[in-house]
Amino acid sequence: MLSRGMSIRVTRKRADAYQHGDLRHALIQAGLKLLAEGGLSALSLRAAAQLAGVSHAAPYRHFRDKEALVAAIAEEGFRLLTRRMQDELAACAGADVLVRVRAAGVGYVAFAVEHAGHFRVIFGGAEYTPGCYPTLDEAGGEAYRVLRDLVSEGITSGRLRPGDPDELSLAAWSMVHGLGMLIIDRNVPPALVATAAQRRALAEGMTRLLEEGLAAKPGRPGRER
Amino acid sequence: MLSRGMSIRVTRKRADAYQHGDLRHALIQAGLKLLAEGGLSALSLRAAAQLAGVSHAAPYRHFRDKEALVAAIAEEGFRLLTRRMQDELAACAGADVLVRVRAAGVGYVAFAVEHAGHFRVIFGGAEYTPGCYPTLDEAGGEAYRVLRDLVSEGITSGRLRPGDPDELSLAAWSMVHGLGMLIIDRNVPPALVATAAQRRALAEGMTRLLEEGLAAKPGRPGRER
DNA sequence: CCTACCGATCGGTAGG
DNA sequence: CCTACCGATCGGTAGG
Repeated sequence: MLSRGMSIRVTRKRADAYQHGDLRHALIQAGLKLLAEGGLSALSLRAAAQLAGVSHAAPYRHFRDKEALVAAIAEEGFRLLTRRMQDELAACAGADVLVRVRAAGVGYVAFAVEHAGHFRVIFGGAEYTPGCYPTLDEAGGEAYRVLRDLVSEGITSGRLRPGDPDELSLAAWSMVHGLGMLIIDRNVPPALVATAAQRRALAEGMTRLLEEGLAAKPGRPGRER
Repeated sequence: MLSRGMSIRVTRKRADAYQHGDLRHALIQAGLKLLAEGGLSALSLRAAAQLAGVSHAAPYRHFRDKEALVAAIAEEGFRLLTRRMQDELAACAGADVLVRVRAAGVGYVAFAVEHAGHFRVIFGGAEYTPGCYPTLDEAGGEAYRVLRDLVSEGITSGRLRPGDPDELSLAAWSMVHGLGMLIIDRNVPPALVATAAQRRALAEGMTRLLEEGLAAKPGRPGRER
């Protein structure tokens, strides 16, 4: 194997090591793998370093401490969440705002499941040294505004009931957040949410239910739909 | 201080130690304190033992390992959750089933906030050695049935739209679960949910919204409520 | 980027 | 119920 060719440089460490320049991103990826598999308590700088194939002191070249790695993951997560919702919205651009609210909900749940590591870090109650990560706060606000702007538009255009946009947004947010959480924490029977299509249908059906109401419509007792 | 009286037995250890017989429950209480404050990763047998005022080997007299403590907390949590919802239901016995669904939702959110430690353990994705904690599974099923039976009754009586009870239940569950999670993970502005009355109003308003629908009623464009 | 080290904490066991 | 110990892991730093 090593006999052919001249000037052979044996690859250092194992094959999965990231010897290229982007250790920072490699550490984020490693952290995500730990998070998705074992939850927040499985994330450690040392384990991430090991996964990336470097010594446990190397991460400190890129992150001042563990909190900084967590913050970097969270910021990336917010941006991906925003993009995920916007991608769903782009696929139904121009449609009724109720349709678009559902699309955002579908994107939110898809993100939770497909980026469980990011999702747990973002919303898992991590506390950061205040004022230390301004771009993180900005990214979080941007993600919230995707939903919030949709709801505002719906209220203004008369397609959603009048009310405080933040209150209506919180209702919609709670529903998709709860569904996402229940799925990744395995509190929903796995068979119900095994495929992306199943999860899409579930998220869309539930947000539709929120829009139309759980109660039977008065006057048309229990027959419609 | 020690001079008066005869045969004085100095109290062992610190004042907060539980020297009475119920170390088992004391350890559960200690574990809950750790969980509520620092999340799942803050729970350790050793820290719980220290809080209870015993050596770190003592817990093994009552729990075969850490998982057993977690399972005990989870089971107690499910029973408290069931009772919490039933207490809310008892306060509106005989009322319309829509009112009772809201009451169960209020109870669920109240439990999440007031028993954050229990709540995190129950739904935090802890995995148990399969088949090892049958009473835990039973307690979980009982809690789920409170909501599920209500929804079934609502469908049967025609007050809720026709449909799969499990599907409608999941929608309601997701909403209150999401709200509870967002609150305890501090993703809702604290000022909005500082008091029990605020949280009650929020939970009730949101479940009402789910019942009545987020969409404006057709034919009565943007004016009612 | 490394090795080597620090003090702290963890789950769990031995042995009494 | 205790002390004493095990091996493992953690965040972080020194020094190169």
